[in-house]
Amino acid sequence: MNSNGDGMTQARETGTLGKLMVLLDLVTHAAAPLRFTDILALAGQPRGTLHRQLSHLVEEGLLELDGDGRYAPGLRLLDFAARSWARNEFRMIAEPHLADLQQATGETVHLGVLRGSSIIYLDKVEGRQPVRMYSQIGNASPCYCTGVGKAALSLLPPDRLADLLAGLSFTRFTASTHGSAETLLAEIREIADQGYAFDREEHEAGIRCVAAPVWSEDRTFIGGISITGPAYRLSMELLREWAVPVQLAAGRIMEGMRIRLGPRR
Amino acid sequence: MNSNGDGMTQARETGTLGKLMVLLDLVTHAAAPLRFTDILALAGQPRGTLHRQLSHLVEEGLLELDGDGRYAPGLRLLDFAARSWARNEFRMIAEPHLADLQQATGETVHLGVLRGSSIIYLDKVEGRQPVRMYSQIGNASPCYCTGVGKAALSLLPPDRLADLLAGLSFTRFTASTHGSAETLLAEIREIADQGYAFDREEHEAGIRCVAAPVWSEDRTFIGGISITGPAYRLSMELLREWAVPVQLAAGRIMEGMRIRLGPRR
DNA sequence: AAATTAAGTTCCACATAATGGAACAAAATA
DNA sequence: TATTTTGTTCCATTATGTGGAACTTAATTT
Repeated sequence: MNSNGDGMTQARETGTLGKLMVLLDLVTHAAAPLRFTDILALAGQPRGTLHRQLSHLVEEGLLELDGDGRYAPGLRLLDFAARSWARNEFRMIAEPHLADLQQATGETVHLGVLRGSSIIYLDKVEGRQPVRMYSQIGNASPCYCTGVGKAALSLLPPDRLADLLAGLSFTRFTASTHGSAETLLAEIREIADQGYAFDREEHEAGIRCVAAPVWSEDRTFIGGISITGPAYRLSMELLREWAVPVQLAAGRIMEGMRIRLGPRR
Repeated sequence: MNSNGDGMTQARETGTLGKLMVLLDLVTHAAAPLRFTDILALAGQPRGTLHRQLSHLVEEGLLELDGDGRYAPGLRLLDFAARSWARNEFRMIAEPHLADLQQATGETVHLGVLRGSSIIYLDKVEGRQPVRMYSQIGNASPCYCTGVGKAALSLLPPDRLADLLAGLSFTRFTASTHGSAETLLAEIREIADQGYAFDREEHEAGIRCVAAPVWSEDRTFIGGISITGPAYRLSMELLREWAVPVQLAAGRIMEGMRIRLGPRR
């Protein structure tokens, strides 16, 4: 039973691939490399079956087995991801606009898209410091407590939104995290009206952001961009001012998509 | 444990997973998103079979199908990779030492490991500029024309080295790229003696590096660290001087592994 | 607009690959 | 040494993937 709270796995768990992906998820979500027996307990598969499944994953480089018999995520995943990221058109088009926004505000800018009920961050532009790469990029965060997430939700048609909300389990990360679908839905309606969203320290205490929705024409990407920073530097008043440049940048990204990809037939 | 003598566990291309991985490789390696028919030609599978295979990959989020029927790498790969990277012990231990080396030299520092006959870069520390993330990290480069690659090869026992060299095809990226196993082998012997390797513009014209080998005790990670930069700034003389700090940093990383992970049983 | 071709999807008898219980082997622990 | 725990192999059974063909839809040509 897949009990991960992020709900991003709407994939079927039957079929050879499905079962293997559950295992891969299990191992990559673990805090530390797992022993065979640990996985056995978590996966609830017969010993023989599990052993073969893991062997296959190791053979393909999706998992790695160290000298102590501990299974860790395989580095082949990095290679796949690097290409997935480098060639992503949405990200490429957004890139210069993210940089502009970073320059204009001096704060960190994110680009994220909705996948299942998670936001996956596609890019991050920070100011000064030698950034720890991969940090944030690729990370999946809940949609109900991030600026980008709520901006994305405001783009969904009512029925899809309802379906998604029904499947959420609300983990309270801070005192201001939404605790129910009702309050969240109310805020999403508001966001749909005004065209921008805030994160009022809902995911991480002391961190705020303003976000605007972004989408591709074929709706393959539904997500948003945001300016994020520490609460002591980003008053709610300042964030309200920044709603304008964020929305403008979002608009420019979407225009870039139209030009680049041509009109829909 | 995997008891095959050849050491280098190359992925088999049979079995459900194996076939799917071939497809995933195909799509992620393509310069642009592929249509069904393009993949059909490349994969040489029957139409029905291919269609179902692709559907499964899409269902699992490993591929994505846009509105135009083009298949692109799925963003779920990013999520997997982000965790794979963030939790990698080798990388975590090496991190501060890479930063020190970057500080000391002012040039870019890389950490890479050998997987098959490729070097996969696990980390990169640059100076100033807002680094384009993922750039380099996760990328797979040939072992025979990179400093880290040749340093890694110098760690292999003769038989494994011979096997690996036998399987290589030498693409000449620049005028100084090794063109045969013979000259490469000679240099690797030299590297094994002196404990450091150079890249004399062998992968990219105008780019040089010094590298030193690094390995984990259980040999799960065989790789190296390097200082890389433009040839006009990094004379061969300067690189020879830097061989010392690179080797020292490599030593500290390996010491860190011993302390962190404890002595081997 | 109709005809023609190509592209993409579904179906189902068949073959292959995964399953899982049990036996076996190897470490760890008593 | 005996005993338990952990990891690996085996093989009859069965679930799953296979692939040719029929079918549907979209694009191109006449």
